[in-house]
Amino acid sequence: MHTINLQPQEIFQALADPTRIRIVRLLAETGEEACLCELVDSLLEPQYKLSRHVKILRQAGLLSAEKDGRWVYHRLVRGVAYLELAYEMLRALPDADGLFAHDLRNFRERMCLREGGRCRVGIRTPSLAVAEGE
Amino acid sequence: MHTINLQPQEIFQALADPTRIRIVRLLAETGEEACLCELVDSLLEPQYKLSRHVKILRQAGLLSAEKDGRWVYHRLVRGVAYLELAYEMLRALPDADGLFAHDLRNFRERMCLREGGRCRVGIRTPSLAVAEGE
DNA sequence: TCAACAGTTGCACTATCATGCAACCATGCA
DNA sequence: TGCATGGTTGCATGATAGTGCAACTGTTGA
Repeated sequence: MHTINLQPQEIFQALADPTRIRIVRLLAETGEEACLCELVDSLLEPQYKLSRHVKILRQAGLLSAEKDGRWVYHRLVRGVAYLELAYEMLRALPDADGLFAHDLRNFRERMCLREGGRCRVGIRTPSLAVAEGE
Repeated sequence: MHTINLQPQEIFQALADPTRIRIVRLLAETGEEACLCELVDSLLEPQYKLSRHVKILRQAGLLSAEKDGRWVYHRLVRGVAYLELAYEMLRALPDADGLFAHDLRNFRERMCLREGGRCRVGIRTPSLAVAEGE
């Protein structure tokens, strides 16, 4: 585990960004793991942006990553008491503007494209795919 | 309640600072309310610094303040599900360097100076009192 | 009425952070 | 071997945040 000498505020710093909250909340709510392109199609944010945010969450000890061919799967780090409470807290947050409900809908729909539990397609949102401008 | 239209990340932003974590953790662990000078003598940080941090926590909906003469008492906002989980999380955090244990010791000792449940003395730490340089 | 004191805040400075762009790395397949 | 593709990262930029200093407000008590 790379959670060697983590300061308390680093966990909160990691969650002090709307995009990162959306990522963790999605994984906490569904209990799933997700590759980057699945997150891109769920949150509708550019790949490089989510890649960076996922990295920050990993460095903060909230996520772990597993590479499988071209795809990298991200999942929550489980079994740490205060982290489990953080996930529980995220699930208890209000969703006033309905943004999270929207993310969740996109995510579940995107997960239907899996084959044998693995992601087999790339970014499906045209405007976010490479060399594309709507 | 001034928690009208608070975005999720604002709670985490409020806790994304070591000093603010120390404040909330102290109040969550003891269940007490505290005036600013009691916090100064517990955390050994300058008054203006804690004043600002307390303000940020108030604006984030984590603390409420009640003025009583020259003193202002700060306490946790209770009864909000996700906030209670945040307090629980803070209490579950490790205290590797023993800083929080130190804060807690100072705080309990300082609370002994209360008379009738009210703070009746100012800042007792010489180096942090006004017009003083150790 | 005035001084002492708990607490707040404007200003300046520095450091950190989120983002877009573009180049890059790494893997699988033809 | 070359290309398409999932994912990462260096750089420049604009925005935000934490801090110290010093001036300030508001309340109490002599």
